[in-house]
Amino acid sequence: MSDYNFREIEPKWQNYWAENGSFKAEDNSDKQKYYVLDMFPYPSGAGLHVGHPLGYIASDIVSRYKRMKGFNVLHPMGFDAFGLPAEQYAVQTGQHPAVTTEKNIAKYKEQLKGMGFSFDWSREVETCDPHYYHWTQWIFLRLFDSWYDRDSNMARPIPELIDHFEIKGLHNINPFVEKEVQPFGPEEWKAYSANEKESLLQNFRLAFRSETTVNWCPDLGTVLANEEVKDGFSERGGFPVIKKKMWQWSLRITAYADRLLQGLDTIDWPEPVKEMQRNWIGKSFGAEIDFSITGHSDKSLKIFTTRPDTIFGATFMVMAPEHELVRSIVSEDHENELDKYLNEVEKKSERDRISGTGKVTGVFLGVNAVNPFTKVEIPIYVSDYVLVGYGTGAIMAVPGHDERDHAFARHFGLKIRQVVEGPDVQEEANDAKDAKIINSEFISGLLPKDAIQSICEKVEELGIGKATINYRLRDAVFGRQRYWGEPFPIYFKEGIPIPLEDSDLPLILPEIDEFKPTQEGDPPLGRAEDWLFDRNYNYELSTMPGWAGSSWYWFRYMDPHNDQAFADRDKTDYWGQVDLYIGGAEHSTGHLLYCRFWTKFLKDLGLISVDEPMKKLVNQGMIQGRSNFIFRDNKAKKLVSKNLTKDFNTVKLHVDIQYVKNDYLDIESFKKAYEEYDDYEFVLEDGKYVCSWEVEKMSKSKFNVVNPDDIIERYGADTLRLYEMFLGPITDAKPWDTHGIDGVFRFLRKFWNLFHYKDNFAVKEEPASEEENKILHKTLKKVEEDIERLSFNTAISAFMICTNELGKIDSSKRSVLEPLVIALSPFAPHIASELWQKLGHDSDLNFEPFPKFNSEFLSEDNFEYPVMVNGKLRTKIAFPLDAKAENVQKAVLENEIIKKWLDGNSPKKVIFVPKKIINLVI
RNA sequence: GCGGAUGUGGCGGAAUUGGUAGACGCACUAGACUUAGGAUCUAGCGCCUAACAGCGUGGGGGUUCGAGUCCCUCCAUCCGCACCA
Repeated sequence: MSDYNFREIEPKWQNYWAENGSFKAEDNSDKQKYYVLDMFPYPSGAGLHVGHPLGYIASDIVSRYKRMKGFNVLHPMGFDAFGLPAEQYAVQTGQHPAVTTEKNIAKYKEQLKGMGFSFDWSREVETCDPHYYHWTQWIFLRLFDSWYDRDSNMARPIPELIDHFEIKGLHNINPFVEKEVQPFGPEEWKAYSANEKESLLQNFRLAFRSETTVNWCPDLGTVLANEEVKDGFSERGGFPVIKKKMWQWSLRITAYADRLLQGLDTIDWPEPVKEMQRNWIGKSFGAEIDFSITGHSDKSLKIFTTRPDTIFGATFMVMAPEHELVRSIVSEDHENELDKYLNEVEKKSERDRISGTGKVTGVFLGVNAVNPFTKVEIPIYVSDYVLVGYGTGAIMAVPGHDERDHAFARHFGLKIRQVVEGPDVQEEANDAKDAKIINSEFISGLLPKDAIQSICEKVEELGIGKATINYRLRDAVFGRQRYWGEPFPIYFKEGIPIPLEDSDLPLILPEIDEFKPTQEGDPPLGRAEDWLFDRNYNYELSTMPGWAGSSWYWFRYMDPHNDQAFADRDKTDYWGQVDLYIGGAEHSTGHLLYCRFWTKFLKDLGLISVDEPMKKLVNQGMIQGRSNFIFRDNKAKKLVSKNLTKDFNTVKLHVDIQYVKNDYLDIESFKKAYEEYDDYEFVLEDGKYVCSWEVEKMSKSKFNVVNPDDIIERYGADTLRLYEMFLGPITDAKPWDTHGIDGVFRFLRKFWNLFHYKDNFAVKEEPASEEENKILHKTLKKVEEDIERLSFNTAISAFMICTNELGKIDSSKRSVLEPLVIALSPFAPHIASELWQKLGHDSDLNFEPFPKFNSEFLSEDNFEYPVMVNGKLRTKIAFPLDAKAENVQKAVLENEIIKKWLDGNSPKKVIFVPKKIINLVI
């Protein structure tokens, strides 16, 4: 029997594809385009593990399939190469991040090539390449040079805004701002200094500097975006994060909040991802209302509430500690107490704040506000349960109908007033939204929905507020105090940030001696000598975050070598949206939100024509590790097999999975590897040592990491590809379990053997039989349908069934095997190409049309109907497909077996579902 | 606490529109072949049963001739958010 020698076949075809540029996509083609994209990886030092390729295999199957279906397929790959780990490694070892990154990329590419992916490597991008980040910087400059026009609902160039200011000032125009800017006239504008003009413009620019409270991570020495902080610790490294006020670059993503929300309805993304983005954006409807402050006629306290209908129950006010009005309204005799409290709050780390959730803290300011509806004076407090970043940073507290306000009121002994029908609220708050309003003058008796509208109208009439929409989404902090990232194309002249000219791009990341902050605490770029514009002006010292380069990279693949533009408009128009995007769900509120934001922005500037970057998104599930354990006796030198441990007193220890096969320990190689167990006794069951197992995260410390290279070495890339797909639906998380990989390998060998007899290639030329055609076309139909719905595991099952059936009847006809080879090639391209060649073809299998199934071979003249009595299967009877119901009924009733089950009864009802079932109801 | 998802044999999973539950693979059992191998082939393999019958898709209830699939309710697991007014 001829061997299926994957070790020879696989490199042969990988080289062939590389030499022939088989997978180069054309930019101008009459064919319909199809764009299949993987989330490009961050090249870490550890190399790929078996979890990485899962999505890549799926996208590769689709790419190869679509090519065979006649599409012009763009299937690129690149590297998200700026980022923290390379820099942390540099801090430890002094190795330049560029060097380690390059090394890691080389390793990744080698591994990826070994899996036979059909990437168009001529389009590779690396975000740390100046030819690439040139355009990241260029897009940043466009953001810097844009404002958001609420009237046309799109971004526009800043010069337009300045022109308007020159003529009309800040009137008759509706730019997006976070905090209201005092209107001014054209004369005032002209009178402003350059510095004043610029700080005013910072309110409108989509990339801007502001002094805000940020997540500061002392151990990483940088600020982090909200998305990079998990439970008060940094996502990378797990270091504590504190709040700190700093001057920072941010992107005004909040301007796009509503469009980001609306756009979700137009894309085919997994519902959980959409839901996460909806929650992250957090749109809520409510009202802003001004409360006058006793003794401060010049000031009022603006609050946001989603329950203006409960305003008659507002018995006190609470401001966030960071609220700008706090210090100016506090009464003299409460200043000390306030200082003490603010100090305490400031010292709290993010972690403390979270763990303190539920604890009531706060302080009275010594002043009152006036409830505009009850006219009652109510005290103003400061407490950190009110967040400065949400709404207006101040609330009206309605303790009767909000849990947190209730807890606060109880703690400070404040009045609780019931204004919604329901149980008494003195003991517990009632936040029901479906009961009538009470004790509230003109809105009493209304339901909240109507009461809210009524209050909003009244408030507007009184000129003390309006109905508003509020978002949870915050602007994205865009600066990082790091070295290994894109430099900002910005320098400072008398404190004013000045953008570089486009012709001065790219601004190349300078060399520095050490990858640490300077003595003065400046970011590492402060070490760069002559890091000055025009030898005079300091460049910005922070760099862009990791997600800058990944927020637009799929456009670059469309035109990767362009040095005149980030991508040619004709090309971005041709390729349009990404048709299928595959990657992990962990990017739901980070990358996947930012890339939608940048796309909408680029569309506004007329640089591209699509409003959403990715039409369809699929999240591949994580591959978890499967750890094995051995049991060591506490006293004697014994290792005990799993099911015998109850007779011993043992400890459970991780054992490296490379010494375990199908949960049996390979004692010999284990002893060789662990000398300390050399003189141990092995307590066996049935002559074998059985290990226990658990599903855990794949990690070195758990000795459960599976390296794809090892699998390829042992079984070949085609088996690895098939097996990862066979493991289950791509969207499910699942443990890597080497059990079963033999089954897939066996299938490939059986498939190979269909073409061989003894040592020779032996395919018969005679025409296929009816039976063979049935098997073939059934398989083709199933495979095509399964690929279309991305159900690869079931498609592979279909191939296995087909191979078994053909094997059983000893079939090896060309007319059957040829279409099967073509259909298999997206899954197992190496073996398919080899067999294709052996069949005598010198054409490129990759562009062979995908075989069409012929339904003639699938139609049956007779269908064997399951016949049920009262829903229980009793027998099967075959009928012609076009049999008439009454004939069927007659025949069924005369059937001996059915007669027996009917037991003399005549059925009340006979249900006859063509091609499905016959059911008799007694 | 809020939001979302998922629960099917010893295991991974299949059942695409309400129509024979458990395809395919692993593991296991028996047999065949044999230069003993972690190879190949054949058969079996949800539970209970000698067999017929009966039971069975996390639990309980409902709609239906018929429910893994639809509805209600409870439970468990996973993920995300978490003082968002």
